[in-house]
This record gives sequence, structure tokens and C-alpha cells, in this order.
Amino acid sequence: MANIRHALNIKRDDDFAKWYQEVISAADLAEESGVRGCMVIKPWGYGIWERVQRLMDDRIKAAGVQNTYFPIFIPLANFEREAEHVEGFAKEMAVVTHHRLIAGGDGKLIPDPSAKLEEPLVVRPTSETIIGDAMARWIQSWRNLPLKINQWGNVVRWEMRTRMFLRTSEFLWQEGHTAHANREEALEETHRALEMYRACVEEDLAMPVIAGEKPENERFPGADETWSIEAMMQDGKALQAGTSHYLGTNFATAAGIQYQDREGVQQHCHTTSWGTSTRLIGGVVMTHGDDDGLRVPPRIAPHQIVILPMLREKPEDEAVLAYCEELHASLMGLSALGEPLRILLDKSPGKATAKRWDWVRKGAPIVIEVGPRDMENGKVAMLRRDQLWNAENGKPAMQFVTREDFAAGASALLEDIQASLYQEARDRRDANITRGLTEWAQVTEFFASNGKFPGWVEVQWSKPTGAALEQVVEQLKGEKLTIRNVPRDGAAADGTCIFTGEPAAERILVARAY
RNA sequence: CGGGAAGUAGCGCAGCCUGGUAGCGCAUCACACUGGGGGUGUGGGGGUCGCAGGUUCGAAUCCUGUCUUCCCGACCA
Repeated sequence: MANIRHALNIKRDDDFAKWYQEVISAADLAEESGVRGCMVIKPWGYGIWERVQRLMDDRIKAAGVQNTYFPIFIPLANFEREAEHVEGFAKEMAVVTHHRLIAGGDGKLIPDPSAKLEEPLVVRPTSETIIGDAMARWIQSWRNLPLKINQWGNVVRWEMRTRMFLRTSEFLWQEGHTAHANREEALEETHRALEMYRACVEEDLAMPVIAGEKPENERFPGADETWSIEAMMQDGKALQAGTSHYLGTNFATAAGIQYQDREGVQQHCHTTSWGTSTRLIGGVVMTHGDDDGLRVPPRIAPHQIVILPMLREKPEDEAVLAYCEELHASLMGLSALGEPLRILLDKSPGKATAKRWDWVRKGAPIVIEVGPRDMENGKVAMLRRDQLWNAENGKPAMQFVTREDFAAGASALLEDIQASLYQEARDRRDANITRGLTEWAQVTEFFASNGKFPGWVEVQWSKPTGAALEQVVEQLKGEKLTIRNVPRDGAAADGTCIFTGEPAAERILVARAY
């Protein structure tokens, strides 16, 4: 095996947290803003988010959910109506208390004491309460149901400790909110959204997930049931990639969301809410990134193919450029993965070799280089991001193919890259879920002896509640472990509870988590 | 929010202890050479040392405060 000179300075094995930050910087996804916990999302990072948005939004609309927009400011009183909800979010809410600044001396501006708000406004941490108000106005009759709305926006949660994309003070997301006539329909919607997330994240982001229900202690504040999709990162930790909540009649009762049924009787609605955020980008980084930077799955890549003409400020440059333009034009009419190809002919000044490594770090699925000799031979030099290296000589695994062959195979190639990235992640995930541990000591031993990348364990438990559950949570916390979820598609329990020794009720995934 | 570390050119860092007007590598710019691949050489540009006070004849350096980042906890998408 020849020595490979990787495009990053830090390897995943050396320091996963540092590697993660390096990828975000080297792939030009985002940077710190100078405001605590807030990031600037740069064009490549935002381009990926726009792709995620587009694909998710299509799925949302296909389910008959309509987009809306609600205010970023929510009256404080809204939060006081649902006890669990306010308790869950009170500690991390940003509050607007003034509406004017005045000179405070020394050129400083201070909030004008005379411009204090009668009622402080909360910068939304989530919109259940204000959307609940609207639902209460919009819903009168059973004919208004179900009501299914979504919004794309930003929310603020004053986190104590932040990490780019994974936990920022402000983040971008979508939040779906629906109201239904009864429990059955609301639960159906809860599961529909969960399944939509599973499909989108697995098929579009190529990120394998396990869908399941969160235990009682991990529920969204104010929810009767919380479901999640959980993804395994390359360091073996779990990332909650999306959540879907059945809110029962809790928020309907608090906000007065009622309808007259067919018999003319007033009934409370059953509501749901579900969300995914820019955290997904962090998941993509930690799922598909490697020691050369990011690898963006073709479906969410802003540019799937980047063409780099090797210009040398020589007379033949013009012909090389023309050759690339022809290639670009010949690809423009093609589709892959159900959409027109997204191709960039990168004519920006600079050495092609330097630009190549930039695109490798950014993770463009396919990089095409064209020099004078390629042109003479009617060929292109192709680099597949997911198969970057020739292990024998330690050099980039460049393939030389005719322009026509490349165009003919481009669509299939992108589909193959999409599938390969998914399969690679899925194989890794499956290889790192350990089953069959029946005693707590085995669990602690497992996580103690598996070094940096321990993975997850699936164990059986008796589904304790209340104080008994608290004890289990404390026990897990001692090992920095959490219950991720009860896999929706998991096998039935057939043993005893690893915590209590009682007959088991279900199987749970236990892992360290982000 | 508790404990620890750090902030000096776009990035990575030295200088700070023992105060005397800022340096290295990469990147960048110019020119030349090179030309199937992250090239070489020469020359140049860029920083009021996070911010605000204080001590001092003089502060990147000492003191205080503050903001931001990273790591470990508690909290959480």
C-alpha cells in the first residue's frame, strides 16, 4: 500500500471532533459568526441545505401538507399555557424585552428603559403554541379536518454548548403541524411523517436510520409520544436526525383547538408536530466524510459533476475550453436520479490541480479534468469522489474515458455513487450494532472495551416508568449512555430486562449520542 | 451555567515568563521557469496582536473586566 497524501490534515481516527470541524472548514460549508453559537452557512453548505429542503419539501407537499409562515416572535403568555412545554423550553429561550435603543454615553447604545415591552416576546424555540392559536381560529368543524401545515424557518434555543450544524443557538428547520379529529388519525400522521423522514434521509441523504419510539424520558415537552430516526455517525455515536410527535389533546386543550363533530358535539383536536433541521448537514458530514473531506451524495450535491479545464495561459486554452463547453452542453440535457444533471464548468482562474483538491474537499461526486491531450484523444479524466485513491500507487484514481462514454454513463455513475454511499454507511451501521447482551455488566464492558468507536447495543427491557425509569436513566448516564429509541421494525422481546431482571417488554437501542 | 485551555496576517503558529514600536510556515500577488497533474525559483503585499479599561516614559507582553472559540461536566434537535 503506497502512502497517500490526504487532502485534510486531520484523520477521523486521530481526533473525530477536530476532524469534523476541519471538514466543515475545508469543504467550505460554514464558519463561526462571532455571535455565540451562531454560524454563517456558506454557499456550498447552503446549497446542500437547499437540496435537502427541495427534496423534503416535495415529500411534504406530496402528503397534502401546505406551507405557511408564522412569526418569529411569540408572546410569552403562549408558553405559560402548556406546563410541560414551558418547563422543557424555559431554560433556553431568548427573550425580546425592548423595542428601542438610545445613546448610553461613550458612543454606546443601550435599550431604552421607556421602550420596555408590556409583554416580552420569545424568539421561537418551536412554534406549537403560536400555530396552535391559529389552528384554534381556523378549525370550527369536522369539515376543517385534518389541517396539515408546515413551515420552513429558523428557531432559537439558547444552548449551553454549541457545535456547528449539530447544535447551534439558531438553526434552520422545517416544522410540520397537523390537527386531526381523533387519536387514530393523528397517530397515523405521526407515523406518516416519521416514514417520510426515514425515506428522505435514507434515499436522498444516503444516511441509514433506525426509526422508533423514544422512551418516556426523551419525549418532546408536551408530547404523548415522540418518535425519531436515529443515525450512526462514524465515531459510533447516535444522531437524532428527525422527530415526529403525537401531542394528544395537550396543545389542543391549552390553545382551545376544538371542532364540532357530525353530532354537533365540541371535541378537542388531536395534534402532531414533526421536524428536521440543518443538523442533517452535520449528519451528512459525519456519515459520508472521509480523510479527504466531505463526500456529498449526488441527490443533495449542488453540483454533481464539476468540469475542470486545465488552462495554462497558452494558445490551446481556447480549444480546451471549447471542448469543455461541448461536454457541458452534451450533459445538460441528461437526467440522473429523476432530475436534470447539475453540472458546473469551473472556469474560475487558478491552477486546475489546486481547484481539483478544493472540489475533493467539498465532496463533489464526480470531478472531470480536461487537458490538451485529453482533447486530442477525445477523452476526459474522471475522478470519482467515493473511489478517490489508487491504493497501489497512492495517487488519485483517475480514469480516462471518451467524452461520449462519459456522457452515456454519467447518469448510471451518479446513481451508483448514491447507492454506494448508502451501502457503505449501512454496512458500517449494521456491523456496529451489537445484540444479545443480557446483563448490564456486559453493556458497561462493551462500551469500556470498544475504544473510540463503540457503536450501539440493542438490549431488552421491561419499559419501566416513573421513578423506576429515572433510575435506569441515571444508570445509563453513569456510562454516558442514552436510550435512542425502540426500533419500529425491531423483533419482539423474548428475554428479561437488562436493568430489572423482569420479563422484557421491548428492545431498545442504547448508545452515546450527540 | 461550573471546571480547564485558547484568541497575534485568510489558515496554522512563535514571541509574552524577564515590557522597548511584530515574526515564521502555508495561502495570496508579480515575474520567470515547468507542464498528464496538490510543481520550482526570485521578489512583493497584507496585522492598530479579540474588545474595553488600568499600571507604565513606553503594553502583543503586566493587571482587571468583557466577548468569542475549543475540551470536560450539567442541559438539549
